[in-house]
This record gives sequence, structure tokens and C-alpha cells, in this order.
Amino acid sequence: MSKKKEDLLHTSEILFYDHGFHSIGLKKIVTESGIAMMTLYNHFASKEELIMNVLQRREDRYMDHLNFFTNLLDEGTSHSAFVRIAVAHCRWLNDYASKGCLFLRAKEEYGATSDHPIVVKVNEHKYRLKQFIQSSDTSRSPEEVISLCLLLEGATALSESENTDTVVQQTIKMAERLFG
Amino acid sequence: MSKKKEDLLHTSEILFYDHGFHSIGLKKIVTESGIAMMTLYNHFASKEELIMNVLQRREDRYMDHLNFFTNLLDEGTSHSAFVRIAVAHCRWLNDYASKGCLFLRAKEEYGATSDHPIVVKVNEHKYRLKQFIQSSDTSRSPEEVISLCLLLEGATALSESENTDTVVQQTIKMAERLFG
DNA sequence: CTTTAGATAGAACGATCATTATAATTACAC
DNA sequence: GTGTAATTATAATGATCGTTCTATCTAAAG
Repeated sequence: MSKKKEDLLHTSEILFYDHGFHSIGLKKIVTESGIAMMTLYNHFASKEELIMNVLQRREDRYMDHLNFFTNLLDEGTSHSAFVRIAVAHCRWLNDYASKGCLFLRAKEEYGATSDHPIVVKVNEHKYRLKQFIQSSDTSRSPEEVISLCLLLEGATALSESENTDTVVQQTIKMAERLFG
Repeated sequence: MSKKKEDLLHTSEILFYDHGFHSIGLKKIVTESGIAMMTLYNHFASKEELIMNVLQRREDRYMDHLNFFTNLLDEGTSHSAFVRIAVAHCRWLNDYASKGCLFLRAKEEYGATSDHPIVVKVNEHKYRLKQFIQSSDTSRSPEEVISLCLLLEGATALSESENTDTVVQQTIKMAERLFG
């Protein structure tokens, strides 16, 4: 991966996350990156493809994060897999995502047509997360899987209007009560 | 309230909710409403003020909805106030809000400056909801208030990627378990 | 050194944006 | 019916959008 391309993806993700997709122009992105416009178009065919790559990159990091911390918490604690996922998600929230879910935001801004590539990618991401949760503990019922999904989405959304520390603390308490 | 103004607010809310605030132009709104552009500017000083009025109108309807159904459920059930709020919110979700929270979406799209009028209005809305929850049962602890907020936000967010009926069913189950 | 590929700045494209000006038309109160 | 206010259609404003073109420049590889 070219360093320029990586820089563009990094800067784009920050700007999109802070201001939304439609309100950030490509000019702002290249200016902020200190990279020429034609270099952006050399790496990405369009703004839409840039967004797709930003989402893919963030999904990879999120899933890696979830995998790493649920495995890390595996040893030495009596927490169930579901509680560990909640804790790992809260850590992600606290470190990288106190302004909502970038995927849902993308879906909302491009939600006109449900077959839009961006919308498809977001749906796939949510499905992947659900599968990850299900496969982390196959003894859990579909209802319990939905419950954990709801808890994670709730934590993400609530930290947009409420102190993240408070949300994280309460989320873990609820996870322990529901899945402990 | 002028009928034209009401029509504009109605159409704007639908379009903004379906496509986002930045991606909907005023031209689309007046075309869809069958109303002249100058009439829009006669009723609203700017797009920002139109959005503020859309949010205010939706907040009023949401709070009326919550008030009405929590009171309705009051008689004849053994549900706690917190469970009744969850049920009322789920009904709103099912009827009007299966594509996320319009307020959070506004905050996300205009979240650049935290003193932006739209952001301020959204923060006030979330605070108002929290106060409503707290005052519905003063015996509940601050932690329990946060828990219910998280449950409501989670239900709203999850119904963007999961069948709303499923989300509603599970949300009520969780509310009964947590606050029954 | 020469070649080749990638990166640069800047201008230009047509489209769309929010907003305003103009002028004609409708509707309603007195 | 006359006058006042609201609504209309249309065009124009200047700004910004995504995208492309051109032409110069840098950097690395042979």
C-alpha cells in the first residue's frame, strides 16, 4: 500500500467521521493531506470508491480490535464470551468511536437506494459482526445475540450525547447482568 | 400555522429522514411540495432554520407520543414506568423511526462546531428525554436512567440493520428483565 | 544519463448548491 | 371593487461540488 494512499485514507476517515460524507469535499481532503487532487484520483476512481475503502479499512481495524481484546480477556477472567465482546467494544468506543457508528452514518447518508454499494457494504458489516457474536458462543440463542447487538449499538449511539466513560461503565454492568 | 408552511415541514422531514440533510437540496423540497421557492424563504429564513423547525416539530410529536402511550399503558397493566416508556418508544420506532434517530443524524452532519444551533437543539432534545425518563419514576437511580436511555438508543440504531419487529420484541423483553 | 512512472499545481468542466431579485399573479379583507 | 398581502415562475447570483485536462516536475531504476 502506497504511503500517499494510506495518508488519504487516514485523513478521509477523520474528516468523514467528524463532519459526514456529503459535507466533506475532496478538495478539503487533499488540502488536509497535503496531496494533489490527481494523486487521489490515481488511487481511487471516485469519491464513492474512496468512501468504500475508508469503510473497509475501518471495518478491518474494528474486527481486529474485537478479536484481539476478546482473546486477551479470555485468560484469567471468569467473563463469558458475550461480556468480553461488550468490554472490547467499549474499549473501541472509548478510543475511536465516541461520535457514533461510521457505518450507520454512511448508510443513512446514502440510504436512498438499498442496492447502493455503500449501503450494501454497511449491511455486510453488520451481518459480519452478528456472525462474530454468534460464533463466539454457539450456546447462545438468537435472542441473546440480538440483545448483545442492541447493547453494543446502544452504547455507541448513547455516547454521542452522554459522557463516554459513564456509558462504558453502564454498558459493562448491563452486559454482566444479561450475559454474566 | 399556514398550510403551505406545514406542507413544507412535512415534506422536508420525510426527505431529510430518507436521504440526510446535506444531500437534500431546497429545490427538491419545493418541487416535491409543489410550492414555490420564494414561499419557502418567506416562511423560513434559511435552510438551517428550516431544519431547526423540522427538528422542533418532530421532537414535539415524539414527546407527545411518549406521554400519550406511557399514560395509556398506565391503567390495567403491572408494568413499571420504565417498561412503559420502552414499549411506547418501540411503538414510535415501529411507526415512524425505523431508519435511525433524526436528531443524532442531524448532530452528526453538523457536528463540526459544538455550538452550532442544530447541535445545540439536538443536545437539548436528548437532555429533555433524559429528564422525562428520570421524572417518570423518581425512585430510579441515575444508573438505571442511563440504562433505559441506552436501551432506547440501541433499539433505534439496531432497527436500521435488523428487522424492526425482532428488535421491538427483544427490547421489551430486555426492559422487563432490567426494570420489570 | 536516460527512461519511466508517479506526483505536482492550476485551470477548466458542467452541475448543483443556497440565496436573492424581479415581476406577474392570485387571494382575501375592508 | 379596491388595496394589501401572499404566492407564483423565472432568472440570476456567487460559491462549491466531483471530475478531468494539461503540463511541469520529482524520484527511482535500468
